[in-house]
Amino acid sequence: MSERKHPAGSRNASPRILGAARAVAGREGVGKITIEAVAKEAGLSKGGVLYNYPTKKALLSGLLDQMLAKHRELLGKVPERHPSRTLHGHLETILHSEDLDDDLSTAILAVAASDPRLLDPLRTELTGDLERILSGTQDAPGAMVAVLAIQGLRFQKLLNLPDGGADLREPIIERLRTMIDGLD
Amino acid sequence: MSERKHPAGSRNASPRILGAARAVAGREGVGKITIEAVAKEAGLSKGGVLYNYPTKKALLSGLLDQMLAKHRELLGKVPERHPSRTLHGHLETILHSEDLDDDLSTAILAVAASDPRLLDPLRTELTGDLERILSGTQDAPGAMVAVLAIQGLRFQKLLNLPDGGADLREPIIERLRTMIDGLD
DNA sequence: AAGACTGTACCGTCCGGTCGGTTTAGGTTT
DNA sequence: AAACCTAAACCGACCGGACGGTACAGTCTT
Repeated sequence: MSERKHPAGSRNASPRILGAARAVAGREGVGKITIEAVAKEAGLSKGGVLYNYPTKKALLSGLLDQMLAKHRELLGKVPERHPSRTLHGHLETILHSEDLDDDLSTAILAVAASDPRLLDPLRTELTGDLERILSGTQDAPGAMVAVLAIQGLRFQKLLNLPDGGADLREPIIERLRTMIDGLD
Repeated sequence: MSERKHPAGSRNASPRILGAARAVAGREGVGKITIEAVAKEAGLSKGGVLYNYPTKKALLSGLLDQMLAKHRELLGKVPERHPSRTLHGHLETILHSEDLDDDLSTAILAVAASDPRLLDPLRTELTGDLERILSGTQDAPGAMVAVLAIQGLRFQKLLNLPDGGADLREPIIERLRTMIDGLD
């Protein structure tokens, strides 16, 4: 019901639209994600955006979907037999998005602000990840602390909260890595 | 520019207004924080709300202020000479709000969604806390990981993200406590 | 009387969503 | 290959409702 072929005049603007939404959110805040603003940013008309995403909620869900897809993609890149593979993936997801300025976590805020229910896909995804993480370790609390720290890292970045200085960034990540490695 | 005296005919509805705002946010999502909705929830008229908070931004800032005040109050309760006192305070702040269902951190989301700049007070507060925390420990990365985990805990609760099951809650907190105690 | 509201009416703006077009690109017919 | 058809993709004017804020006359409390 989604994968749509585009046999005729088609440039499939969806990705451009999502990118535009992220750009707007990053520049002016999540509250400024407006269909018109997104349209303008994407070089489209309002109708064009609404054609791809019939409602604003659909647009926001699309944003979240994109984020989750990216998340899964990065998870897939973690070496197969790595112990606590999922945990490592979570960490790398954030580090990776540190280089690119595509703040995908923006979607979380945007979605949560409009309708908390839209976060359900994120919740189920996370639930699955947690199960995988916890079933792969003896030290459940330790794993959870790592998960929480990673989550904290994400929101710290998202809200531009202080991070203790640039010279601490690397040591923190290094510490997290060793914490995770020491889990098994 | 805020602290207002109420020397005469005064019931000072401000706290009730803030509580109402949190209630609305908790029930319907941060996006539904409307002056009218808050007024209705507080058993006030729209004019009454605007009398206490002349603009919506003022209302949101008030929410954040309340949160920070509560935060400071709880920090003050931590035993004086406790090593890594601030860190413990942060943790207790969350645990304490676990009993009460007044999700003060809602303010963060609400504020962030409307105008990221309004988060500045939170940022400066956190910066101060971080300085205190880091200056009181030899193991800066370890302390930061603890801070991050606490932050993660806050957002997990705030967004109703999965937590690995109820039987893990206590062990996680216990682990965090020992982590913090083992720092200095 | 003055402060702390209530209640209602109202304004202007913003924004989500609708809707009737218009353009673009491929296929079909002749 | 020119003419024609079809449908996807998109445009943009418009509507209606929500919402922030104003104004202001009245009410209750201290």
